[in-house]
Amino acid sequence: MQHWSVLESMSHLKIMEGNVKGGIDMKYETAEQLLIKAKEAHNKSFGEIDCNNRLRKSQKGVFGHVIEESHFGYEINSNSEPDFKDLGIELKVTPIKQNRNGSYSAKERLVLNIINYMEEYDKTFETSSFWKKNQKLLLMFYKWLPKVEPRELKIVQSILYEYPEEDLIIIKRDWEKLSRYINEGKAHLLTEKEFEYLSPCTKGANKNSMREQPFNVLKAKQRAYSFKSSYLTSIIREMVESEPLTYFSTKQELKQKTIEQLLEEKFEPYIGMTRDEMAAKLGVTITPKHKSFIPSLISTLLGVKGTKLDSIAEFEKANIQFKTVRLQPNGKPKESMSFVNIDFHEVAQESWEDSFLYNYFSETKFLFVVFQYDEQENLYFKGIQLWQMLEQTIETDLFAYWAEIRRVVNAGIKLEKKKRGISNNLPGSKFNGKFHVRPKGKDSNDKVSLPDGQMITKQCYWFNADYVANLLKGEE
DNA sequence: GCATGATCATGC
DNA sequence: GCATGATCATGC
Repeated sequence: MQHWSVLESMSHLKIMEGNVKGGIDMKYETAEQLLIKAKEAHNKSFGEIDCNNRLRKSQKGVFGHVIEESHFGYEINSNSEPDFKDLGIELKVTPIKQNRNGSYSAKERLVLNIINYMEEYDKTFETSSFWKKNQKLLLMFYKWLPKVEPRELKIVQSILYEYPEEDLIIIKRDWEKLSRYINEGKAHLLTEKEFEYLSPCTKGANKNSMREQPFNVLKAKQRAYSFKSSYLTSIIREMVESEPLTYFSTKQELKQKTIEQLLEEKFEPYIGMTRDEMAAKLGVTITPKHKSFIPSLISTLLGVKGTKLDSIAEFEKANIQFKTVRLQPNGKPKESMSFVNIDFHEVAQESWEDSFLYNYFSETKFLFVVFQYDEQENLYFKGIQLWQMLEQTIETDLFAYWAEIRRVVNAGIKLEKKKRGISNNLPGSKFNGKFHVRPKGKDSNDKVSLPDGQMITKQCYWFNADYVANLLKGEE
């Protein structure tokens, strides 16, 4: 199946314009015509497109309506059929954002139709409302920019999307898991975390929007099918960068096992070996302090030697980042774990929902590759652990950490010259026992500016070593 | 001995 | 030149 049906050949465009530019009743006879029409919206802002003045107030979800009505001349429907019924194509208008390093990501998850527990329970994947409505998608991306009026935002790219076979295996398994929840009368216990690509996100006017479920008197939160933003990001990356992703698993393996199980199986044979034995067995050359040693170990072990970890499909699609952990004989890491450097201007302005911390830790799964030193300082491979921060930790400890950094930055960081270096009053390792702020740069002269004009040695988000030790034990 | 400030090395 | 994984080193 060809899943990228991006039409770059515009040779038909002239011929088609005559048919396509019509009144409200126009029809799009082929997917290609539809895509050509979609591309006419590129580089136009919503303000330019919106002829019914729907953007008066910036209510959510209105972007899709503007495109449907004003650009395609279709009436808005919210029934169970795809938007372009005859073609079986559902239209989705969704934001992308540019990251600090220049790459693009989905700004948010892609919300699809609401799950009616009362109707979905006796369906198969093929007869489900998800599949009926979202089998083929016309994705139109607009570029989100902070603090820019909705009417100024522009459509930048459109694609027709059909699921690659490998992804469909996982999407189907996610659907089946969801279906089991409903059939076992557990719809009220659904959470997003345990789903891989397709997950049931909450949707409603507020968190009190509840729905009946067929096999339990307890009402369940109203939820909609959604693609996790990491999955959507992988679609965007593949669209922008032409570099294809490499799968380490075969379709057969994906059918039988989750990515987590597959990873565990692949790493299992090496548990208990020293790092050098692992390297020898895999034919990876160790150069001491060679930064790329662990990544090349991982890619070799997964059978995709030479592939950058960013290009491994399963990692990209599930947004899995790896981290090496070196434990001391007592089970505690010697060092704290660092993440990205703090952009203080960003922190000072952003809301919690737009913050780097919130987004990064609610979307990222970590593959911890754990080594442990014995008393003789030999380094042994202990195993792997796939981990994601608990929602509760995000809402309490991580939020407090973010709020404190923000408070201190906005009040003006107190910098104090000490015997050794310059100290500050950003949250330290005793703040809440989990996270702290610490410098990370080339040296103490490697500085960035603060919103109040002061300069500070580059600072970084860190996990306390104790927190890492605890989460590896499953106690967060 | 831990907390915290500093810095090195590598890869892009 | 910069980001990032890794680690050092001082002083309380």
